Amino acid sequence: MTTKKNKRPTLQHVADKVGVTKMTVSRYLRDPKQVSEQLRSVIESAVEELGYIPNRAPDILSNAKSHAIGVLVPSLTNQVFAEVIRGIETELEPSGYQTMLAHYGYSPLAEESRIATLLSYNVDGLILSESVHTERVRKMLSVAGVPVIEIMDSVLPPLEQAIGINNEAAARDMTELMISKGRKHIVYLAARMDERTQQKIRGYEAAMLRANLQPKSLQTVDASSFTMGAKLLLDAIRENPQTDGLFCTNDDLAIGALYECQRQGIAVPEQISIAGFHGHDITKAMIPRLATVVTPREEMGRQAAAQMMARLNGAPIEQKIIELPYYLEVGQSLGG
Amino acid sequence: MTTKKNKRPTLQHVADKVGVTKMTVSRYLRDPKQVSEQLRSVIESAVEELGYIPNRAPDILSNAKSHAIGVLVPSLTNQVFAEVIRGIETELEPSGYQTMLAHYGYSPLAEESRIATLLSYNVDGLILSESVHTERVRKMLSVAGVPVIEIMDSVLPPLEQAIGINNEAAARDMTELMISKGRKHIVYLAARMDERTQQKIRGYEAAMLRANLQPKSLQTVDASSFTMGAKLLLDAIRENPQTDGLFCTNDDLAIGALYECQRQGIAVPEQISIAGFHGHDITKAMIPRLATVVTPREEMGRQAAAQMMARLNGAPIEQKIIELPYYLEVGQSLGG
DNA sequence: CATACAGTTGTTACCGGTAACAATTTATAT
DNA sequence: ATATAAATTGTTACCGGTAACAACTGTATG
Repeated sequence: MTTKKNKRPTLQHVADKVGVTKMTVSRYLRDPKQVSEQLRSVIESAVEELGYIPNRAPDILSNAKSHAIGVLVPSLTNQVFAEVIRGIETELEPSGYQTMLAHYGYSPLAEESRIATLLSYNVDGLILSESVHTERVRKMLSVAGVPVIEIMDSVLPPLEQAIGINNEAAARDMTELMISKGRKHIVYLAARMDERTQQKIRGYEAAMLRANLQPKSLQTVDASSFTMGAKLLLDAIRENPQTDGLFCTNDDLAIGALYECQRQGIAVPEQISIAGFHGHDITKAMIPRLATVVTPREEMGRQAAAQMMARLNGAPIEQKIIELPYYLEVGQSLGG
Repeated sequence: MTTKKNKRPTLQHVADKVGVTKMTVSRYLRDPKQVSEQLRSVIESAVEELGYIPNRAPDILSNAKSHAIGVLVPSLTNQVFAEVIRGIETELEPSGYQTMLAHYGYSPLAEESRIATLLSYNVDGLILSESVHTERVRKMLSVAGVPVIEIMDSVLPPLEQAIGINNEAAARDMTELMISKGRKHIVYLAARMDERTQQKIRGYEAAMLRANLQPKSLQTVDASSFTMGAKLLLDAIRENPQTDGLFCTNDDLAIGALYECQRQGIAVPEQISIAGFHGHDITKAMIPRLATVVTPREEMGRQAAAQMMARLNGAPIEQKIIELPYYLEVGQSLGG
């Protein structure tokens, strides 16, 4: 019975079938108790038979509530953000909120355009992974008037509210740990230079300088990967054969570097100690276990979503910055 | 100048400021040439000053075009789907289409509910990662009348169109390769039992039986992880100390198993050979390099998106099933 | 100079829900 | 029985874009 131009059924179709107005059907769908008992089953079966699918557009149009939260991450293939997103969705789902996901490849202009798109779909709130934004973004967000929560960083002043960690302190702590184990020529390996990487480098440099050691960082514009870690390691020992420690801006680089050491016959941790950042599962499984700064990625997502829910329910911002704890996983790649 | 109840500006606000009707502003925004030259700059500056953000809801409401594609994946933390999504977005972005992402944790009922949600937002098309669906899902999709493309599998009959690989053949090929290298007690390690895993197991069993070998698979209901790979390996050798090969349903399990072998002093590949599935970057970096079935994950996403675009532009389905090639990466973990 | 025509702007109606209010029926109290 | 309240259903209007059409300008053409 599928004629070709059968567009999807509306409340009106259901109502016609039952012989009531669409308002009655609408009431039944949002709260069956508002409709007389004998109507309930009739409406139910009409809905069933027609395969009625609700349509949010009219409601969004009339009261600008979409029950969707826009989530912006720089990259989806970066495991860090996959876990953040899982945290967000875990928390959002019971409230019936949908996430609209977009990514911007670490480009501020792409972020701008994604935010515009998400706002044009009337998201009720935005969770951003960046702490630095273009002027247009600031303007758009202020005009849009939806709650905005920034994640990943707990240091820079937030637009409204931030949930993150202190990247600089974390990097400083790990560097100090490496230094305390006797390393003197620690090189920092970085890939893409986003704000958080720069914060980490500052922490690393502070620790090195305080110990009267010479900081040195190697970086590339490309995305981080295992291969890139291998390449950066080779660069590091070529430029400075004395290198006895590598602090990598994330676990991927660290793992790539570690494997390359093994391939080159460089003993880890005896000759070179290695540390990563974030504490992904694999760091615990590999041999030697990788030292890493463990960050609360999923928790960050959950708390961001929880704060978002609170604010959508009218709660005021209680804490502009929520700083989450990190910890150092010593692993086996740092040596004695 | 921000009074509290200033809702975000509409076309009408811009029009009032300029002294024209909103229709004129609407025309300017979609094609400036439709408006007289002297008005253009005036409208532009009014748009700029008010920070006008377009609103898709009314348009979606009146002609059901959202320029959004719903994408459903079982898991976001699974690297496989992260790459598929990247492929989809890469292809969709230039066309100005937005992706709405949702995941369902491998549960058919959750898939059902996510599809309903995405349809209620009026997505113009759906890309699904599953080939088996509930009856309600079939009904909803037929009623909704939007293009549906299924990915990951190229064997089961698609709802409309599928783009995937032949999992069974891929698993059979790899098993045969392992057998050809002299292994006789190959165990299949599986985690969550989805349709694709079952296809792979069938391929593995077919190859084993054809070689007069006894197939044996170990599985768990939990999600796959490095840790789970380690656990399953221990189970395998406990249940059958003769085990001389492991074919794992994905790279994570394989890597976890491989590390655990090293930890247990089991030589890979001499004592036990190991193969994974999908061919993630790390398989090329690790030592020994992991043998794996390399699947075209990003390409699958790209082609799915390209087919979606074609169909939204009115093209007919030219090929119901597009089967993409896989290949075997021998690595170093299979031995001679 | 009338007619045609392109260029520009305005008017009207519509999409499909739901809030707000009105109308009607049914139940309860006095 | 009558008034009053509660339960149920109906009516109207609105959200903010844009398609379709109308209206009006100025210019070109025979």
